[in-house]
Amino acid sequence: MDTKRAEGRVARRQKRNRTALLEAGEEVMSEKGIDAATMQEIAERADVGAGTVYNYFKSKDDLAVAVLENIMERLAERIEDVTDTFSDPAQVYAFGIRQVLETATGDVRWKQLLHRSEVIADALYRRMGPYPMRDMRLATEAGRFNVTDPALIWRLTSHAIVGFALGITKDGLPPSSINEAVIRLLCMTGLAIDDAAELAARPCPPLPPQPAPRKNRISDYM
Amino acid sequence: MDTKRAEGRVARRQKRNRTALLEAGEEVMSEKGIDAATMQEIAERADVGAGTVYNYFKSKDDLAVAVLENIMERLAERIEDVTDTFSDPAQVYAFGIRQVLETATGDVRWKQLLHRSEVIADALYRRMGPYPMRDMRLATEAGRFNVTDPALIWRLTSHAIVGFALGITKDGLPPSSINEAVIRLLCMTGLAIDDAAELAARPCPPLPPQPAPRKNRISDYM
DNA sequence: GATCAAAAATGAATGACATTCAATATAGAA
DNA sequence: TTCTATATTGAATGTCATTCATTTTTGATC
Repeated sequence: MDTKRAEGRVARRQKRNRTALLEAGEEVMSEKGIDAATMQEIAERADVGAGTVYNYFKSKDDLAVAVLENIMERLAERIEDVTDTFSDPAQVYAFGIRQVLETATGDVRWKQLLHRSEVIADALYRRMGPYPMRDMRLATEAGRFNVTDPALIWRLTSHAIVGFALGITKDGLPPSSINEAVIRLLCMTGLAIDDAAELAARPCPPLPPQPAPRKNRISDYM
Repeated sequence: MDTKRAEGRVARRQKRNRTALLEAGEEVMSEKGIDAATMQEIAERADVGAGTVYNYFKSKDDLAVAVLENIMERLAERIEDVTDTFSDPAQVYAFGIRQVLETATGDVRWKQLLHRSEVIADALYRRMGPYPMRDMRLATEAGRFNVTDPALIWRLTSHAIVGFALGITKDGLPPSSINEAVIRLLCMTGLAIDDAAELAARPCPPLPPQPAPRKNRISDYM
């Protein structure tokens, strides 16, 4: 065994492995995207044998979910402490949507979607109360879709926001940067106030030109 | 080489291979889901060597997209001919959303999402004109999100519908059946009129109980 | 500080695939 | 029939995620 690395490894080990793996996982998955991240590299960065990962996580998917939960928990904690940035809740709402629109790439898995949108919803809800729910409820009620539970409507809202986000993504496949997404979310929720203010002032990002007669081929949109 | 099979193979080959591969791809992917479908099995069902697939499709993903496009094109063609089933467009809208809610599973890739929602939007649009756009436009305008292009709003609407769908999916991971989804879409757009009427009459599917204090852990929702 | 059983870590081996490619077969023109 | 461009083939390759027989570490007991 490589003695030099082993020393460092021994020093770090023991109860710190799970944390190290989470950090390494976040690092690698952020850099390369979840699919391209290999368990091998994650293990190496955590100074841990390849098999060890499976003492802590059932599978790669399991690790990915844990990484996302970890990110989102940190985010949520910080959000708790924050006071208002914008005076008008509608501003926050619009800004949040805009951020999601700029952030999301196509390479999002459903669990990421769920996580992202849950947290977006939470962040907005905590800052603003039920304000923007009204708008989505308009949509649902106008469509006669029989949902009245506010909690559910709120949850639907968050997913709808992510649905929006997916809709106008420009660049197709390549790895989404979780870190970037988190930074955006931080801005969005008013934590990085300077960035947030600057971004909020920006006009709507340029949208891809719309084809005149709609067709059913995905290539028309990419 | 297996002579018996080779005869059949020769007869079928040549310009029918692409079609055969699309059919086999749809079959296998529908049965097992895209991830679990192997190129090997698809090639076998198409009576074709493993390497041949790559003469027609750049990659497995490419094949998956082609399969979906194929399905959706067939669907779109049939939709063109259809006359109204419901008298009230709002009924169709609500029914469409309900169908998506029942259909979608978590195991949806973004391209599937795109496809599905594009087609849903198309189907609804063709049957009803811009009617339901108004509702979503309410949401966007109320949020002060600066989108005015009707085509874009319509597109966002479709993705939002899928966002809704993702939101209340119960069963986590396992393979989604493309066929089933297509059948649902067919119903939704009024083609399978009997089913459609029956389903439209059904009450809203049962929703998972909402946790009282919202938290940031995905496990709270699954 | 020596001994030992339980727990954790290790990394080479396994198995599943997607994808490639050198060899072979076919089609259609000359 | 002959020849060439094109299509087909399936065994070989390479890339992982995951497993498992060994080895190492832990901390309890003497």
